[in-house]
Order: sequence, then C-alpha cells, then structure tokens
Amino acid sequence: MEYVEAKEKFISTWGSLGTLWGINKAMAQIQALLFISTKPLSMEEIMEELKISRGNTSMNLRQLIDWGIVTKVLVSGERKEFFTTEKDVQELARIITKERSRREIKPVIKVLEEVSSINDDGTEKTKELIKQTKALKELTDDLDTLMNKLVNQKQNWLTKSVLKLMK
Amino acid sequence: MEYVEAKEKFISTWGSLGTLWGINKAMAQIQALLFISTKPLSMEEIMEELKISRGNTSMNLRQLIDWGIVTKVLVSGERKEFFTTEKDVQELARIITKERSRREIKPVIKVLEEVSSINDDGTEKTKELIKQTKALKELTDDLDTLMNKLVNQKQNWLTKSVLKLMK
DNA sequence: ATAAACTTTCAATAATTATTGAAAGTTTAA
DNA sequence: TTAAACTTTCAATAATTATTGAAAGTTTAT
Repeated sequence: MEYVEAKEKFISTWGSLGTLWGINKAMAQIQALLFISTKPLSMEEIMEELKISRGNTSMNLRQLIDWGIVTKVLVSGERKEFFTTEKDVQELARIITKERSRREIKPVIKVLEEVSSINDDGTEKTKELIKQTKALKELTDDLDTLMNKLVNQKQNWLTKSVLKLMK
Repeated sequence: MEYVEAKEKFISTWGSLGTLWGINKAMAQIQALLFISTKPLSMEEIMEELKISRGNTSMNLRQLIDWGIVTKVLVSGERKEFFTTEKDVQELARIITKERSRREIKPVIKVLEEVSSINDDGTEKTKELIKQTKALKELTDDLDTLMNKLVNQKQNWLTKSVLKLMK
C-alpha cells in the first residue's frame, strides 16, 4: 500500500466510523484530512480532495469549529481562510470527551434524575421504574465523572491510568 | 410527574439517545421498556406499548438478542415467547463495552495498523500520515484496553476505579 | 396430517438526514 | 464606492435508514 491508497483508506474509515457514532460523514472526513495534512488547508482544497460541495464544506467546518476541534488560521499574504485541526491525539480526546459530556451525557443524567424522583405510589411498577432509572443515573454519573477525571489529568493521562488500574 | 408520564419520558429519552449513538430508535426503546418492566413481555405487549409493527419488533428484538442484552424466556403454560433484558446496569455496561470493542473498535485499530505501517518513502506527507495514524492507533488501543480492564473487574468496578483515580 | 398460534422475512414505502448549488451576504483592496 | 474574492445560507433534491404489513415459515397441540 502506498501513500494515496493509505490516505484514502484512512479518510474513508474515519468517515464511516463517524457515521456509526452519530457524526456525519463529511465532518469526520474533513477532520481526518486535516489531521494528516502537513499544512493548513483552504476550503477550496478540502472540497477538491473530498469531492464535496462548497456548502457542505462550509457547514461542516463550522460544526468542527463549534466543537473546538478545528481552528481557522490566517496565512499571511492570502485572502482566503485556512483550517487546521488539533494534532495532538490526547488533546483531541480531551476536547471530544468534554463536549460529549456537555452535549449528550449531562442532559440524559438530568432526565434520569427527574424520572427517578417521581412520587413513589407504592405500586410494584413505580418502584421498579424508580429503582432502575436511579441505578442508570448513578452508573452514567460515575462513568461521566471517571471520564472527566481521566481526561483532566494532563500529560499521558491514559497510559498512567491504564497502569494504575492494572495493579 | 406520575408513572405514565415518567415512563414515557424515560423510553423516549433512551430512544433518542440511541439514535445519537448509532443505535436505532426502536431497538433502544424496546430495551428501555424491558428494563423498567416488572415481568418479561411478549411481542404483542411490546408492539402495543411502543406502537410499532410486528416486523419491526421482531427484527429489533433479534438484534438485541445478538448483542446479548435481551434474552428469550419461556413462561410455563404460554405458547408465545417472552423477553427480558439484563437488569443489572453494571453487567449491561460490561456487555455493551465488550460488543462495541469487538464490532467497532477492533476493526478500526486494524485499519490504523495497516495505514500506519506503509512504506516510508521519506516524503513529509508520508511521514505525517504514518506519525498521526500511529498516534491514533496507540490512543485507541489504550482506550480499548482501559475500558476492558475497567469492565472486567467484577463487583463495583466503576466506583472502585473512580476512587482509585481520584488519589 | 392438519390447523391454529405464533415468528420471521422482505419488498414497498415512509421518515430522516445529508448534500448540492446558486443566491445572498461579507470582507478587502484599490 | 465598487467590484472582486471569498463565505454562508437555505430551499430543493438525493441518499440513507427505519418501518410497515402481508406472505412465507415454523412450531405445537390434537
């Protein structure tokens, strides 16, 4: 396998992984492309490489910027905008974990709290609903806390944590 | 909020969460319904409660069984089949983590390995592709290992792990 | 062996989600 | 100011994914 094939394989794999995880294909592919690029790319270059429209590129770049994964960079002497992604995988994992927690996990915890704190009318089904949603709430909360803890230990948090847990 | 409202809120929240994570709505809702049910349910009852068709119920139950989250149970004196889901949240998390690792993470690691081990022709872009996909491969591998470690510590692994990491 | 009770399959259709492209909007240089 | 260079917006359309329902398949009781 040589460069072009490897590059395409990486971009398309990353794209379908995104789809599987509720991130849209174009968004994941743009990030993948920037991730292996040696320099910031313009919208034109991204469109060209991925064969997607200007509108699509613009919208998905905006989302990536919203997530804090991609940033605009100014290239001196150039009028148009250029984009790069965070290149450090640990930092990338940090950003994604935090954003997912904020956008997805926290709201679910809130609903689980509401549901699990309804009035106990003494019936079996109400007791079961309360018990199970409470258990789910606690698990979700613990996992969220764990992930945030992991991710907030700077430098090599992952390796350190793995080692810690292996003891 | 009383029982029926709370139940519906739980089921629909769980359903949309599923969608967000690449699991389809009906599948997530069936699991949610079984999760708070005090007894195994028949296909008829599931269809009725969630207002979905027989075909849809059948297909999604099969998928849940494939995942190992739902099991058929025989109710004596009854001809039709009944279904329950794993009721213990920690066990549920174990099953889901293992299956996601097997179905999603491992195949990605394989691709990243292939891509990162292409021949280094000395060009900057090849070096970058190798470097970045290797870093991603290592991160993914570490995360996968960590999750599997976490999940394989029986009893209260999560709480224990959180406490360990807080030190 | 037959028929009733039940489940699965799958082509057709509906619902959802992503993508395009051209018009409108913005910024910069002269 | 104006016009060229660029980006954003969004209605229309395409692509994908989920759902239905009826026919085919299976199991069990008699």
